[in-house]
Amino acid sequence: MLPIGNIIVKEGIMTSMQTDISRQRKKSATNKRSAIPVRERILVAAGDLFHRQGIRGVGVDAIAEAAGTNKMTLYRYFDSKDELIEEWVRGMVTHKEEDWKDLAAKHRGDPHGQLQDWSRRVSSRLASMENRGSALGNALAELPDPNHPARRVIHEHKQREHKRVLKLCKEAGFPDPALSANLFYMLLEGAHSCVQCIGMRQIGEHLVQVVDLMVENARRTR
Amino acid sequence: MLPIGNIIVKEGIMTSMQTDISRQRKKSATNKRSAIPVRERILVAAGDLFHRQGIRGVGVDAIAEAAGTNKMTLYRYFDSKDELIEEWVRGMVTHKEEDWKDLAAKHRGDPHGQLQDWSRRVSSRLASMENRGSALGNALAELPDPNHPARRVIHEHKQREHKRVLKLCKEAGFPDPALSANLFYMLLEGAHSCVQCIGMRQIGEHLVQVVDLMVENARRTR
DNA sequence: GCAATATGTTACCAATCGGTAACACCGCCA
DNA sequence: TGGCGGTGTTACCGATTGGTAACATATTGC
Repeated sequence: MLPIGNIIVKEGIMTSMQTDISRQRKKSATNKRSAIPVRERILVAAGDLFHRQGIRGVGVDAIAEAAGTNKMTLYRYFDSKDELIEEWVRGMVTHKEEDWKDLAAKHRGDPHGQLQDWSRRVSSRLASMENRGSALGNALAELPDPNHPARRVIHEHKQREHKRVLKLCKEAGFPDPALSANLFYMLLEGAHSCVQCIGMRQIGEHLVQVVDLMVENARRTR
Repeated sequence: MLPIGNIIVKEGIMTSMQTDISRQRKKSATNKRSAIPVRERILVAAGDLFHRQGIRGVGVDAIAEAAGTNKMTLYRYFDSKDELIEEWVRGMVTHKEEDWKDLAAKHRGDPHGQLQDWSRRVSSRLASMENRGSALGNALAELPDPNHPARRVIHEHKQREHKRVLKLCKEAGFPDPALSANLFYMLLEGAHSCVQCIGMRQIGEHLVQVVDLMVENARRTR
């Protein structure tokens, strides 16, 4: 769990710290700057709704209400719904890349350890997407327009991620690093997808087991 | 490529046999039953548009026009857009299951061969989803309502598919069939997802290679 | 050639959606 | 005290959507 700004990002999905912001403030203390500034409340609410109901399945009105504000204020912070989507996606991507940096810092000079820890982190994140799958993956499916800014953000992120895995596989001394990297990446993406129909526990555990097997094997035959 | 009824299903996506049905018939011969009956033309057009533009991104009017007919006729064959979606999904699922049966028939008593051939078929299908990923996966992302009939159809299909892979792994004598089955399934789903950001050639080839490696290994140590 | 059936056409409905304008309100700081 | 910036409220707009009704037209079977 990593804090980004004032937002708490938990397991790949931004979640509101209090379940119902809109209820807490009625007539009194109308605007006591409720700990979290409006803009971030909007982002949190949008992320929650986007993930649960689909990007196209939720209107800006619903987002504003869930954030405890109104549409007008939302449009004072975001030029359009598309920009809101983009910022939400950017937040998730940033968080994931921070996690990679953290991974590298904690296992400096130990690519095997990085890969193993990485599989464990992915596995533990699977719980939050048991019903709706990966938010980034769903976003790709929901934004077919190849020119949508959010799409580019996701695309570039995934390519950076793949590159990083490839680099790790090279450093780890895998005999065919390109093959291993693609295998790891298929496992990563596959786990996010499978969790919807097979369940998180099995998939998470087996993801970890497979990565462990591969890494142990690479360690021994080195 | 397997024919289902009068529809040609190619590489997981239904495609029209003629690129532009609507243009071919203007004033003369208004309705010569243009080889393909209306209902199926609608299904084909809908599938094409759903996949390219997203289910929620295309209206029934556009579907009718692409099918060379009109909205009224569409609603004479389908009670609602949701039912159209469901039938489209059901068609893809049926096709995939036919493919599994074909696989079993061609490699009777040879689970290793089935798994290998399966990876090759998946790999060759990847080309048709380089830009938009798996139609079934996207459908799940675009239909968050857990009670949507199409969602159930996909869910049940994936579970049957997973079961079949598990059975194959048992027959193939893998030491931990549950683990191997999940590995295969993650690879399958992952390949469909990765193809969007890494490209079809690499992913397809590596999918085949990995499955071959696993199967050869199981064959030897048996 | 007639009737039945299938398809096309037009017009329409209610609901929703993204986005904007105008104005009222509240709290803060000088 | 007064003004100013941030926020809430209401009402509205145009476009699009899923879905329906009524009627015209064409095709087919007899």
